[in-house]
Amino acid sequence: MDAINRKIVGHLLRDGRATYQEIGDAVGLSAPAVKRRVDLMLVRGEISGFTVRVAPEELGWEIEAYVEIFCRGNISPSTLQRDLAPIPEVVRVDTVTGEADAIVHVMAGSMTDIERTVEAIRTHAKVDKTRTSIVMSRVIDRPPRAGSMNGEVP
Amino acid sequence: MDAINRKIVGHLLRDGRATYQEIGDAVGLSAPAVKRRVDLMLVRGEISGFTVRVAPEELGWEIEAYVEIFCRGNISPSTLQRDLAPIPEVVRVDTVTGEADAIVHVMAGSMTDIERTVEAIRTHAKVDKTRTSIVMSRVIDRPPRAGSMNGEVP
DNA sequence: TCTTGCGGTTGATGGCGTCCACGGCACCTC
DNA sequence: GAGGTGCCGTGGACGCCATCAACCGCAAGA
Repeated sequence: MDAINRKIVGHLLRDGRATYQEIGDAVGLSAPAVKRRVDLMLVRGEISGFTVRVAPEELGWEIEAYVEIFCRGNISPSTLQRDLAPIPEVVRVDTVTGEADAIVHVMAGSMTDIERTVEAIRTHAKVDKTRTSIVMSRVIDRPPRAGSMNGEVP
Repeated sequence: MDAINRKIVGHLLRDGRATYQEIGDAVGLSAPAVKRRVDLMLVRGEISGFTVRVAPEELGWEIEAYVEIFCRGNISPSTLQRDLAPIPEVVRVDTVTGEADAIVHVMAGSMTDIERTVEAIRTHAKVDKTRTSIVMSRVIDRPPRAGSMNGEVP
């Protein structure tokens, strides 16, 4: 991804509905050139689509939690993927270094949903125990910034 | 937010660049009606803008970590906000129940960035100790879904 | 030097965003 | 019940935008 594409992405991060013409003016290209680059980034998977930013409560996700999971033996990412993907409340799963084996980010509509979801996570063969931290307040939640991309001038 | 707006948002979550006409067809409204609703949701803050979905590595964020922080005494969300907001690598901060007082999500360009960022977090008066989990692999990372909105009568 | 291919521009056209005026509908007041 | 009022969707008009095809310049390689 070259410097121009990064500028285009930076622009789209700020305004995902910006017109190609507007972006073109900002980066010094014509609208069709911008479109061609964006389409290419889409097929290459460098960007995966466009969305709207919504506060989770607006979608009915009133409660969220981080669930650290500890496994018997070791667990492969693919197993984790297979086991947890079917649970809709699971928003994100990362394998991590440190005490826990993975951190699961859960969003649910109510406390009972959280309870049920954690239970669903526990009842997998390899999961030994879990440690749940309920989110009390979102203190900071930043939209992803266009990377400072070591050595670059925005 | 009524049922129609939720359908509109659901549509925009899947495709943030969908035309108003297309959305209108999907929800049974005309294009101007959809635009008026979207604009209203924007000024009301129910949605906060549009973006592109980018893989973090494309932006130069090669490494991320979860940092649990433990404080001396108790800490207010506003203090946390004030102290951590200036650190650009801090993507997200939640106060949580359980052992730790807060969980900080950090994205950085390199391991040394992580180290520096964790150090920046530690050197705050109230922070007693931290526990860092480096992300090894992102197993699941779902775009937010339109809520199932428990118990609603349209 | 000639060729080949990538990437940008130009120009044309159909569709879309965007604004305005109008009309129905529910709710409230007299 | 009549009339007023505010909300919300529709229809139409206008200008801009997306989109595609054709063309052009330039760099790399034979």
